[in-house]
Amino acid sequence: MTDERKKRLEEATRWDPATVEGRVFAEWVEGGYFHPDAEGAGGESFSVAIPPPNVTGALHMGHALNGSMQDALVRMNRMRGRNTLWILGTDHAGIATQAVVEKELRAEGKSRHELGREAFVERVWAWKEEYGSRIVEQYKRLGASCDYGRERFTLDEGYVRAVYRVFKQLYDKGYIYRDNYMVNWDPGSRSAISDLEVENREVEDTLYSIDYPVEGSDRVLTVATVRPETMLADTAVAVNPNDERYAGLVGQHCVLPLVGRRLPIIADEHVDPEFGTGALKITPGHDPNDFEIGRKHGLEEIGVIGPDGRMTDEAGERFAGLTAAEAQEAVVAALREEGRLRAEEPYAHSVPFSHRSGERIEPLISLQWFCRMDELARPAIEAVERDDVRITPPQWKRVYLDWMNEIRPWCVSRQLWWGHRIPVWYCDACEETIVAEATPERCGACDGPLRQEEDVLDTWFSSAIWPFATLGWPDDTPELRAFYPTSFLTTAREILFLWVARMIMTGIEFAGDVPFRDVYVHSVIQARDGRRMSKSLGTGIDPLGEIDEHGADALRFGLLAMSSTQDVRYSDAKVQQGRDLANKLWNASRLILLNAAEVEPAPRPTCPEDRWLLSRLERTIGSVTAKLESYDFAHAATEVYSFFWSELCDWYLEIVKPRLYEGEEEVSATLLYSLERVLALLHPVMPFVSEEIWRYHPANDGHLVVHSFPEVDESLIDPGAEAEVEAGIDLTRRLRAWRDLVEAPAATVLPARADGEQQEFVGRLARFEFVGDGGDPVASVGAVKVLASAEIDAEAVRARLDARREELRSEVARAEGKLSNEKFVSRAPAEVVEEEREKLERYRAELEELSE
RNA sequence: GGGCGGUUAGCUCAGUUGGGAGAGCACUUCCCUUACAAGGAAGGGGUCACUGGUUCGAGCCCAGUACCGCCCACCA
Repeated sequence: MTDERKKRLEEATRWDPATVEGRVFAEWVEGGYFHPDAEGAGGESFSVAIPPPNVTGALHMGHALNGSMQDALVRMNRMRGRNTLWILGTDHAGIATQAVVEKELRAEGKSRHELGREAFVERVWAWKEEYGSRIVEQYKRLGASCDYGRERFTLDEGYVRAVYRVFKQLYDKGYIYRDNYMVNWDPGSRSAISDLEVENREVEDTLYSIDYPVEGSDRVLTVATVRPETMLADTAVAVNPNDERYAGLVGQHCVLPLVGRRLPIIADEHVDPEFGTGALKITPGHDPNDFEIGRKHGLEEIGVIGPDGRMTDEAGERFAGLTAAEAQEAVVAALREEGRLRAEEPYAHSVPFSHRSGERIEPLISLQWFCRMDELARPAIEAVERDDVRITPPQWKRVYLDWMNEIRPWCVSRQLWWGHRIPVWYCDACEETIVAEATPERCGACDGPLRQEEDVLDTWFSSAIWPFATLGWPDDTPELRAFYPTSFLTTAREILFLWVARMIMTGIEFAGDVPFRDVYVHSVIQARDGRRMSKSLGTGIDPLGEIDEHGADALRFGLLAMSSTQDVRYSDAKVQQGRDLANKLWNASRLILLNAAEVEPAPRPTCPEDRWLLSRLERTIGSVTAKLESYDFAHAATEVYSFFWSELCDWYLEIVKPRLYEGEEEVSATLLYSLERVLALLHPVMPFVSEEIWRYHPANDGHLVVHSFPEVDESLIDPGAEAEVEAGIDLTRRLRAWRDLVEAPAATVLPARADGEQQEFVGRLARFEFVGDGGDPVASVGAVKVLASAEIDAEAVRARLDARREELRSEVARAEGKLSNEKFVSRAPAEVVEEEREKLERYRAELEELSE
């Protein structure tokens, strides 16, 4: 080591992530380690497609956790020598991005309509160019080893080609069609949204009971509704076919109050005779159930609420132009005036809201593009059933299958400007519809001018093809051959259907294979108080703030360590544990690197302690590796922590310090060897600190990021040494505890006599000096007799002995009780009984010894 | 209305196939000993949500209850 480096190591008594992380990351990128050549076939390489963050997004804890997991596996596999690619890119996020730019415009007093479509889309692109790379920069802070040289965007040129190809093929197969259908209309974004973007919330509403007079009689049918304004679009009243109360009325008509329209009274199974009066108003234009019933019975579909959330002319001139809420008031008032309002009562029920805009969904019928899903779903179901795609934890497999088996058509059109404009052209002259991958010039049938569909595709339509579109599909690229299918996907469970299921379907359909072999559904990190982390609640914790404060390694370790179950609260303590580990690693490394003799790192054990450490290290490598491979990040992280901290630092380093200070070659070699393996093992979880320490390691021949990942060396596993040294550790602990109990001064070395040979470190670490014969034993600790000395308080010793005897008596009683239970002795396995007998003997022996 | 997960120390969480309840943080005592005070040593602290069952033996298996959290669902 150069003097300059040595000086730096000597002076830096703390790990300081802020001064190191940026430099180390730049070295990785410059080294090209994240940018593999597209070579070989899919099975040999290791690849992961990042769940593309929204361009509007900022890195949140979900990204940070997901990124930490992906990076751990990506780095591990890269170190194992596999050709490794972590595909990076961002999602154009139709509604979210359009909303951001529209908000900017509003602040300037403008609207997108004033700008016009072309100028608006240009404006969004400008926004994307300026801010769209922010989240990518934030992933770098985390240390994510993505291929920053192959960044993709779901609206870049090649990607658009892929989307259009997919749309065209689905259309040609007859899966994609256009229809007037009930959709979830989001008045906030003024667009239809899919079922999956709807969130049901419990709402307190009023349930109104309204009398509908039966035509030609003085009877009334009382119907109940929470949306009285929609009655203006009623086209029937339904009763249950088995409801005797209304048997005679089916086929007759009601008269719709306020409007005067004649409504047929129909019978339908859907109506629950137990609810309310058992009569249901049917509004096919504004209620999904009524829509189904309406189609079944061939009812007229009337729309009284428009895309702007206001009443249309169809609602009649009294109500047209009012918002739905205003119309509700007006309708109720009018009904009351006419004496048609029978009852009003509070009513709690769940109501759909837009996940995007937060506004209440307005179900209405509109002309939209749909994609039929059942044909696509079938092979995607089989793939998961056969475990061609394995889902972890396994309970999500059934959730996936249940949903897929009930899959419904997907509304893929959105009434937005930002996104993939649907590749459909209409000829007004001859009413021809053309679906094409590239813009056609003229109508093929009549040579008339063409007009492109105004709507864009649901953002998830393009996300659905992410794993292969990013690799160059539909072209047969080297990347596609080398890296498809990808190796695994980690995801939040909330997008299992929205995204994961759709990728499996399109992967099989278009890329000819599942998009990934493994899906790991990771934890949801909640706020410290157990609430959801969300921007609107103000409960979010900024990962970048945590990185600034504690370092990326600390955050990565903390997140992995806390993510053991499906819901976990954010734990500052775990991040601190990570920070402390990084610091401990740094300092333990300083001790080793500054004191080791100049030798080749190698296992050169000369005593049981050395063999113990090496054995424990190998076991830890095996166990941690297995846990990483099975996505058990939490236990992998805590296990490497506890090995390093307790066994390597607290015990081994303390044990070998004298040998290390003397410059003993064997222990130096063993320590350097162990350190190298620990750094490599830890690198996937804590890349920065491990890489930085590696710079100072004498065996350094390049960056740790591409160092080989340790594999278990079975020849170093030594159960005998483990048992021996663990006994010594146990004795040391008991001696220390004894000292504390009798309040012996910390610094004094106490005299003692040992039965037989004791390991050297026991006396040293417990501060006992083993003398020969003579002396007056005052206590026994294991095989050690503590001898009387001036520093020991005789009274404290006596009290200690009394307490110990008490403990032993109760243990003896417990064991005796168990062993005198005939059923235990006869039915428990022999080794369990034997173990109990041994314990009893031990306790009796110690008790006898103390009673002398 | 269905389904899934959770309930273990003051806090956040572990707990393998059933065989004397663990970690980190916090707390108490001692120690600035030449890697690290973001450190070291020792210690206190638990009716494993509740009820019943299976078993020689249950935090763990079974049945049920309560509370918390998620997901799915067309009852006005």
